Amino acid sequence: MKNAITRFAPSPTGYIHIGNVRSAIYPYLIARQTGGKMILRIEDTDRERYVEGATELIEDTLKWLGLEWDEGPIIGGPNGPYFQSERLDIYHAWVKKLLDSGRAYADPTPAEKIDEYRRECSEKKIPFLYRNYRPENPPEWEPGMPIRFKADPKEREWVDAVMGEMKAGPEVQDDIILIKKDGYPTYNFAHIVDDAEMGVTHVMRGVEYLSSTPNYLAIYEALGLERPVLVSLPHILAPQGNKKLGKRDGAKSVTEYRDDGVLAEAMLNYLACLGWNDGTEQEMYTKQELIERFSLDRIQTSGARYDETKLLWMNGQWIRRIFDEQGAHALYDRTAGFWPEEAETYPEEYRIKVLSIIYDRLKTLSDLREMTRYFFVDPEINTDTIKTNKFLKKLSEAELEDLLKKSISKLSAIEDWNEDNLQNALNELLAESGKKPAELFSLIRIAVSFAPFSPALNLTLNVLGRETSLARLNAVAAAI
RNA sequence: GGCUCCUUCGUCUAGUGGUCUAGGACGUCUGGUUCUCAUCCAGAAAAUCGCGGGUUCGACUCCCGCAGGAGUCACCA
Repeated sequence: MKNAITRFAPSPTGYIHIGNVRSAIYPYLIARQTGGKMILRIEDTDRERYVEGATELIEDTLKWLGLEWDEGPIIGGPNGPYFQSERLDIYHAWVKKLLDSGRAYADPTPAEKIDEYRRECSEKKIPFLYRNYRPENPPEWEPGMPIRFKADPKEREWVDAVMGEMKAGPEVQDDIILIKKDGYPTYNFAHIVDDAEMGVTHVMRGVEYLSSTPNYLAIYEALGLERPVLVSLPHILAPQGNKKLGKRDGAKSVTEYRDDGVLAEAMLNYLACLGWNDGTEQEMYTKQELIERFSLDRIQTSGARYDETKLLWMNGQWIRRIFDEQGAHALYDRTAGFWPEEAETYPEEYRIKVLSIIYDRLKTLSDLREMTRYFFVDPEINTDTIKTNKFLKKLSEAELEDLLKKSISKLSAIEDWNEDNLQNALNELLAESGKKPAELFSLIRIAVSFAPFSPALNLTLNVLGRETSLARLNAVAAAI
């Protein structure tokens, strides 16, 4: 496969969600893998469903995931315009060919009449095919009249890159509408014209188009066009039930996950591998690896259920991977907007230190908000937390106070406040007090954070700093 | 209803006639890593391969039925 030209052709009716973003990812991977091009085309022929701002939402999603397109809105290209609503002349020129060759006709039949035919068929329990009601002497086309394709029903075969060899009989081929009465083309016609004009070699879309394919095949033939590679993408299923994941099932927009602290790397990785694998046991893929390894013939033929838990696991893996491979700064650069409010007044350097000891506990970046608060603001002292702690409840108040005082004096004697010295001091305290780690460490940890958990004690104290650590311990000692 | 597609652990999947007493990952459970939470490590439970027939020395893998699920039958995409 060389220089594949693929496209992502959404209609601007809202945001891109988990259930439909694969039809952007896979075309992108194929285009990059083959050194071809990916086109973004906005299919806005349905003026009633058009949503203002949806195009921007779509572009934002693609950019976030790192799916750069080579031609499309904003950047333009040699095959524009890339909004179908601006290509009406093109569709009319193409439909004229069909009209002239007798493969299409203007249909004057009023809508009520068509409904009647349809009802008739359903009463007789026979399938409704418009071609059986084809008007005998169609008039010249004039505005306000739809144009229909004149079907050429017969056995048709084709190969779907995912589904394999397919065939369909004449019973599914009909006189479909090419141009609506408002002069706009239907999807069925517009996508064929555009794909041909734009040189698209791979048509990748959801399986819901599989049953319309015989009609598309007939149009390709009538127009003398070469068939592109047809690729049906199985649905992503909702977490519950067996339905395809859609907005009605609460499918979140892809970018909503960005706001929730999911990394683009994790999102892309998870989505690409939902219903696809390269046959090895690898689970973690960079975008580059996906480009290299992706192949159409390993796309699953059945639908895959969306599992947010695994996405979150993968996100945690990616957070650690970025920190470990690219360093604290690289991860820190992704954390803007995820810190607790109180963190704003602290220097970047301090936040990076906090991040460095907490990052391996993050599932999403937004966990930062609750997990790091005590590094930026003194926690509220609640002695009950100490007295009811499972390791500390057997100690008397006097013992607790004594232990705190010893800790304070030991820690304040540290000359150079660093991880190692802190650990040494902590170990000495353990030996001198004869307490178990569970008791001593829990007490100090709670006194200093009042959080349900924290990183290793010496690291926490080190980042908090001498002054803050001792001040908090003193405050708690006084409160007991 | 017609037509089409799909069917391996709870979930994502490996598997293209014998190496499968079915492998990996998420999730779950257990243990370990000086307290906690997480990471990490070790381990466990978890699929009679939708069901029923064939073909074959041998089938998750090939064939035929059936069932279940999904999609589609718009002047929506």
